Amino acid sequence: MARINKATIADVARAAGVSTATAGRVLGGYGYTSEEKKEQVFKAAQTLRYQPNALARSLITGKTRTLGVVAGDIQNPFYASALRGISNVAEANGFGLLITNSDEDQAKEIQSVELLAQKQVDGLIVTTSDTRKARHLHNLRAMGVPLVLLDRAVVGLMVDRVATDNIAAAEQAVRHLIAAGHRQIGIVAELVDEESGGLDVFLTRAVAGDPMESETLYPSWQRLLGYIRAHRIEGLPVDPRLTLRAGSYSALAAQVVVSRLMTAPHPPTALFTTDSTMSEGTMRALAELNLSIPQDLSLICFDDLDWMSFHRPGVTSIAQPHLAMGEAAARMLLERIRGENYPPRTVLMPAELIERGSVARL
Amino acid sequence: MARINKATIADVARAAGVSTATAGRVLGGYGYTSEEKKEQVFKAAQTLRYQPNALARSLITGKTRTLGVVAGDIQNPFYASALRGISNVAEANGFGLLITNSDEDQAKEIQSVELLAQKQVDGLIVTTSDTRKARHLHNLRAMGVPLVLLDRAVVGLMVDRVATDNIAAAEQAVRHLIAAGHRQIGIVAELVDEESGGLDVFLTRAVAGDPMESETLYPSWQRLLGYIRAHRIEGLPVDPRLTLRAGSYSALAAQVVVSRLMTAPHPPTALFTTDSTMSEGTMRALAELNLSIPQDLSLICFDDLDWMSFHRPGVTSIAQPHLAMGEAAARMLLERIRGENYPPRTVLMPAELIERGSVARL
DNA sequence: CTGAAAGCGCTTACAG
DNA sequence: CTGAAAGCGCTTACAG
Repeated sequence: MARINKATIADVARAAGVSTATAGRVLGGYGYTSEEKKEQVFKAAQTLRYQPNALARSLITGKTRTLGVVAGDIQNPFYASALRGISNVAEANGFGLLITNSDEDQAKEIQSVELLAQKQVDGLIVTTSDTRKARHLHNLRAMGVPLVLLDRAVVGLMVDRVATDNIAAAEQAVRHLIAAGHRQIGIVAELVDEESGGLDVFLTRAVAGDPMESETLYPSWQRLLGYIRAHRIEGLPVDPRLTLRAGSYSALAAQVVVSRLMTAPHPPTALFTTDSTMSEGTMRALAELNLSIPQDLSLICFDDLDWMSFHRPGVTSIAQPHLAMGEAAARMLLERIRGENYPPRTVLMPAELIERGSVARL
Repeated sequence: MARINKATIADVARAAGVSTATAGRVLGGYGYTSEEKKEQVFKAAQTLRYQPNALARSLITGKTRTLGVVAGDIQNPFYASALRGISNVAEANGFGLLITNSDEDQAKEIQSVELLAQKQVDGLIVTTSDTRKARHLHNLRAMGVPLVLLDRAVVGLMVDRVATDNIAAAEQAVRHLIAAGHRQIGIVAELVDEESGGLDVFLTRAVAGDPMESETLYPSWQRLLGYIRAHRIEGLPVDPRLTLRAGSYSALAAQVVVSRLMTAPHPPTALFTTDSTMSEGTMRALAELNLSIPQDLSLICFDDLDWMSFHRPGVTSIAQPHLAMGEAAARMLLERIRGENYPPRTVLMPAELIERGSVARL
C-alpha cells in the first residue's frame, strides 16, 4: 500500500520552473513572491495534487499545531463534553487534537504525557490522576511545554488551571436540602484515598473547621468539604455513617454502598451524589430497592445529565459548564502557545443549581 | 517559553563517545550494537534526559504511529463509546489518536480528512456524513491511505467497514412491538434527505418490496427499512402519518414531531426511536405531555443508554456494541497499516434487544 | 523578489 | 559491530 502521487515541494518547484524556496514561500504562505510565480506554483501544485507534509514543516518550525489532552475517560460525559469544548477551539484555530485516556491511573497518565511529548504537541491539557505526586507535570513545566490543568490542581505546580468551584457548589446543594427541612443527608462520593490521612481524619479536621489545603484536593474531597461546611453553617452535626465512599470511579461501587445505607436502620431522608458515576450507581440502587423520589428519598446530583430533565420527577442537579470549561482551557493553552506571559491563572467557573422535582419539603 | 534541555541524538552520541548512527541504533532499538556501547548510550541519554523526537523519526520512516478519526460528535454517546474502543486498541499498540468532529457536515468532514492527511496519520477511521458523494475518501484510497468506514458505507467505495445490522435490528424491535399486540406504531428518525428521492418515494418503494440499495443507506434510513419490513412480514400496513422525520440530529426536532403526533387525533400505541438523540427528544415530549410509559404509550429505543436501565419503567432497547465496534474498526485498520492484504471486509455486528418494562401487551 | 545552501532530528544503506 | 554520509520534506537566513 505505498502512497502514490506523493508530490513534494521539489516536484512542484520543478514543474513550475522555480526554486524550492520560492515554491515553499507561496505554498507555505510566508515571504514575498511575485504574482506571476505565485500563479505558476499554484497551478503546478494543483495538477500534481500537492499536499504539504506537516511533519516536515513542524520539524523545522518546532510547532506542530497540535494540542495534547489526557482525559480520565473519554466515554464519561464530563470528559466527552469538555473534550468537545477543547475540540471546538482547537479546530477554530487550525489545531489538531491528540487524545489519550488515563483511567485515573497515574502510570497510564505518565505514559500518555510521554507519548504526547514525543509527538511534539505544542501544549497539553491534563486532568491529572494524582494531585500530589506529579513529577511528569513538573518536568513539562521545566521543559517549557505549555500546560493547562483541567478540573484538578497539583500541589506546588503553578500553571494555568480551569475548574469548578466545587466547595461552593456542593455547599449550596446541601444547604438547599437543609433549607427544605432535611437533617439526615447522605453523601455518595468517590473519595479515592490518595494518602490524605483517610476519611476519618479528614472528617474530624473538616468538622473542626481546620483550615485545609482545599485548593489541591481532589474534586470529590472538595465536594465533601462543601457538604461539611453546609452542615457547620447550618449548625448541623455531620454523621460519619452517612458519608459514603465508593473508593473508585465505579457506578457499581456506589450502588453497593447506597443499597447498604438505604436498607440499614435509620436511612437518610436525602442524598447528595458527587458526580455522574455516583449518580448512576445511586439511581440503580434506588430502582432496585424500589424507592421513590422524592417520597422515600430526596436527591441532588452533582453534574447535570441529559436524562435528569425528562426523568420523572426531574432531578435537581448542580450543572458544571463542561463545554465552556474545555473551551476556556483550550483558549488559555493557545495563549500560552502564542507566548503570552501572564502569571499562572486559575479560572473557577460557576456551577449552577438546577431545581427540579427531586427534593421534598419536610 | 523556549524548551530547554532538548537533547538530540547528536548530543547523546557526543556524550557517549559514539556516532549518531550508533546512538540512533540503541535509542531507536533497531540494528545491532555491542552491549558495551549500548550501556554508554543509555547512560548518556539518561543524564541528558533524552526524549526522542517522533516527528523526525516519522519523516524518515514514513510512519507516524498515529490513527486519525473523524467522528460526528465526540459528545454523542455513540461516538464517545466507539472512540473509547478505538482508543483502547490504539493505545495497546502504541499508537496515538488524532480526533476531529464533522458534526455530520460534509464540508467539515473534508477539512478534517485533509488535516489528518497532512499530519500524515497512518490510517483513518471515518463515519462519513454523506454516503454518496465522497471524493475525499476515494482520494485517500487512491493515495493508498488505509481507511476503515465506521457505521456507514459509501456507494462504490470498497474498503473495510464495521457497522451494525441496522435493518435486522430494527425489524426485530418492531416485530417485538407487533407481537405485543401493537398495530399503530410510530417511528422517530433523523432521515436527513441526502437526495434519496424523498421520504414518500422511499416509503412507496420499500412498502412495495422494491429491492433497494440498502447497504449504503444512511443508518436511520436502514432502520426505517427494518420498520417497514417488520410491517410487511406481519402483514400490517405502513401508515405514513406515523413515520416521523426529525430531519437533523436534533433532540429538539424529535421532540417537536413527537409532540405533534401525540396530540393529534389517533396517536399510535407505541413508538420506535432510531437513535439516542431521537430517544432523548421523545422522552422530553412524553414528559412534557405527561404521558406514562407503557400505560399511555409503549416504547423501544435504538441504542441503549445508561439511564434506560434505572428509569422506571426500564426502557426496552436495542443495544449496539459501540465499544466493540470501535475496537474492531481499529483492529482492522491496524492490520491494513501492517500491510495485510485481504479483500475489503464488512463486519456487521449484532445488536441486542434488551427487554425491560416499556412495552405493554395489548 | 528569488535562489543556492544549510539545517531541523532522526534513519538508512553502504563500507569497512 | 560501527561510522561517515546521504536524505526524509520542508523552512530559513543570506546573498544578490
